[in-house]
Amino acid sequence: MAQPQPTLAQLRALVGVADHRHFGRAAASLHVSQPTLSSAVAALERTLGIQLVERTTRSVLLTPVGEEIVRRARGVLGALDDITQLAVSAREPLTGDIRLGVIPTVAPYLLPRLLPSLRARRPEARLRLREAQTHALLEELRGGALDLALLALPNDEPGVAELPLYDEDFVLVTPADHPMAGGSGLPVGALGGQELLLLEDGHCFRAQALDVCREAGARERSALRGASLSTIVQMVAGGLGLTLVPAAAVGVEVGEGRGLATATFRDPAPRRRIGLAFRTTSARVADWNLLAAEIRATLPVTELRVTPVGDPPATAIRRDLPAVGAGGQAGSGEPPDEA
Amino acid sequence: MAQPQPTLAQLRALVGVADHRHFGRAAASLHVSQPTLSSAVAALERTLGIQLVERTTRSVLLTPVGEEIVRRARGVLGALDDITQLAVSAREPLTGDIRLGVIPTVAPYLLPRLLPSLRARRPEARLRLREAQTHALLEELRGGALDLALLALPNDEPGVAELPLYDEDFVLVTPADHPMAGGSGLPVGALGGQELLLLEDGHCFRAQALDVCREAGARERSALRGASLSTIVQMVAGGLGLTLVPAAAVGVEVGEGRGLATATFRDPAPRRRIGLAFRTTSARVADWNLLAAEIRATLPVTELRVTPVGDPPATAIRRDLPAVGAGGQAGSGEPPDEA
DNA sequence: GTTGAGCCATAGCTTCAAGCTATCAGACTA
DNA sequence: TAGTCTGATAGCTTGAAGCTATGGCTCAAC
Repeated sequence: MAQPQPTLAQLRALVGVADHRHFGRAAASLHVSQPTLSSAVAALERTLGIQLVERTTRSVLLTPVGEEIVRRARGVLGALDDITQLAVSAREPLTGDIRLGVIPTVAPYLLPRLLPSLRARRPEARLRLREAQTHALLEELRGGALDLALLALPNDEPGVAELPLYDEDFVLVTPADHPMAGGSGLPVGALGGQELLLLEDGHCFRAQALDVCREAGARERSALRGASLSTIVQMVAGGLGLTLVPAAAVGVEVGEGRGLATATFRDPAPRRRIGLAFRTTSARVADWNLLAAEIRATLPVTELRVTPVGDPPATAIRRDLPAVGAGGQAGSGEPPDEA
Repeated sequence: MAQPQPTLAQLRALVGVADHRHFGRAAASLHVSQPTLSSAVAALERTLGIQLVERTTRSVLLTPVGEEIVRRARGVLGALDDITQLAVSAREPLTGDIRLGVIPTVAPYLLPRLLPSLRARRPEARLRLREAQTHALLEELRGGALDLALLALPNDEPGVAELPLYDEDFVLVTPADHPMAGGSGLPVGALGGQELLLLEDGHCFRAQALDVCREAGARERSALRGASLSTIVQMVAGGLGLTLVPAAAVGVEVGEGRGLATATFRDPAPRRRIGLAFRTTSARVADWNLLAAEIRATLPVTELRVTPVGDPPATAIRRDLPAVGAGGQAGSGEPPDEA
């Protein structure tokens, strides 16, 4: 007995064939000769004792079991890459490409501070930025197109871990001559009966602001939905209504001499938590913790109502299953077939 | 450049060292010489560029990164085992050891039919049985001590997939001379004001029966909690009260001449669904589907109120992530990359 | 302080698995 | 029917990974 186990080279060969459906091209992409690849696949089939690939000279197909094994083989090879990646990031912390997605109600207020600071303190880190709404970011995160997402927590996305960065209060923006202008310690109920200008559908901050409206008994002025906070704030300046913005946006959006004023709420003020999200399987948790620290260090602390939070040790983020495989193959309605 | 990737042998070596904290014994357990193992670990550290193991002649410790890499290496090797297992079960369906856990309110009524039938029709399958309550079974399932659990659905356990087998109505058991004896089409509300005998804490059927009590306005006779359905039914025979049992238990527990009678409820009667649970990563989904078919085939169909259900194709059980690596890169369909 | 035991690392040899080139055999096309 | 494309096979070559032998270190016992 003592069946030999599949080799990594064999798994790579199989995955290559699955990707290209062509032995010659698969061999080229793996930088081996075609006979080598051919015999690797054959050897894998021999050690597993089952046929994985149906070959004719005209086409290459995978058997159903073959498909399933390809899926698992991808998992194995990916996990191996992760090990290498983990070592790299342990060796050279916070270096290399970091594909970071940021939601639109955070990006314009955080990035102008973060980017120069990071370039100065961590020149080896190269941020690849992408701005999109939460659902798109989480999608890309899970699919592997992003390494990290900077968004509002919590999201309760399976397979995604979160690292809190800061809380920011919601601040009321009014025209300068509004009765509430400059107020502080407002009860949320003071919004009762007001009409608020909100963001378009899809922005998570819209949903958060709507929650406040519901609690306060305010309504949305739904004929005027803004594509960005900037737009909305300009509408406020134009006297079209009031709005809420997250505290970190105040410095940029509500400057002097624009005919705008703010008002803050009584504690506990409505607020949201902003943080980083990443795959639980990510090999770079240590990096993400470092980056989180960098981000916290660049927060506009002069801005009241922005409160750094967290810094739970990286080890707190743990998955409990090795995962990988799973899944049935196909076509198993087969009745009890007797021998 | 072109860093070599870790080898499977290197990963096995590292895991062995982590397990034994001793190079010599680890080498023995892997059936290689100590120098071989030593150089394998050294080679792994060289390719990863980081120290994984702290050796003195007196003790062997893992560095923190080493611990994490061991964890991932275990995942890789486990996934590889799963691939082999998948092949075995594709080659020889439903053979080998099957570690099956069963809840106490199902085991005595299903197993006496299942075991002989399975021995006759699938002599190659060896069931290793364990009887325990749901929470213990799920625990062992996730930990890998069980392959399968037969219990009430749904459980909503992350990482655990479920395969429905049958629904069974709850049946009222009364003394033979009780006014409700022999009744059928009872509304659940007919239990209003009655006192029911129930199982001890921890049995899922206790919770299910309590739900019925709540709906019907009945109470539990909490001074008398039974350790098993048999005990409770005997208490009913002794005139101590009424109880509910799942339909599959009726044939065994409520025979002729024991001074007992049953009454059934009006449709939709209170019922529960029984099914199989297994890790989503299980390599033997095809086997579990076959076994499910075997179980359905041995159901007491003569018993009214037991209804086979399901047989959703195994392909219905799918996770949407490759997991493990999930990694950004990992065999993403790179187009034929030429030099 | 010396010596022996236990442990991991190193050196050097050996071997076989995995790679390569060259070629074959089948299938479709022109 | 000849040509072209495909994957499989044959036979050679090589280096990675295994082994034995040995070295060097640390600790404990006397």
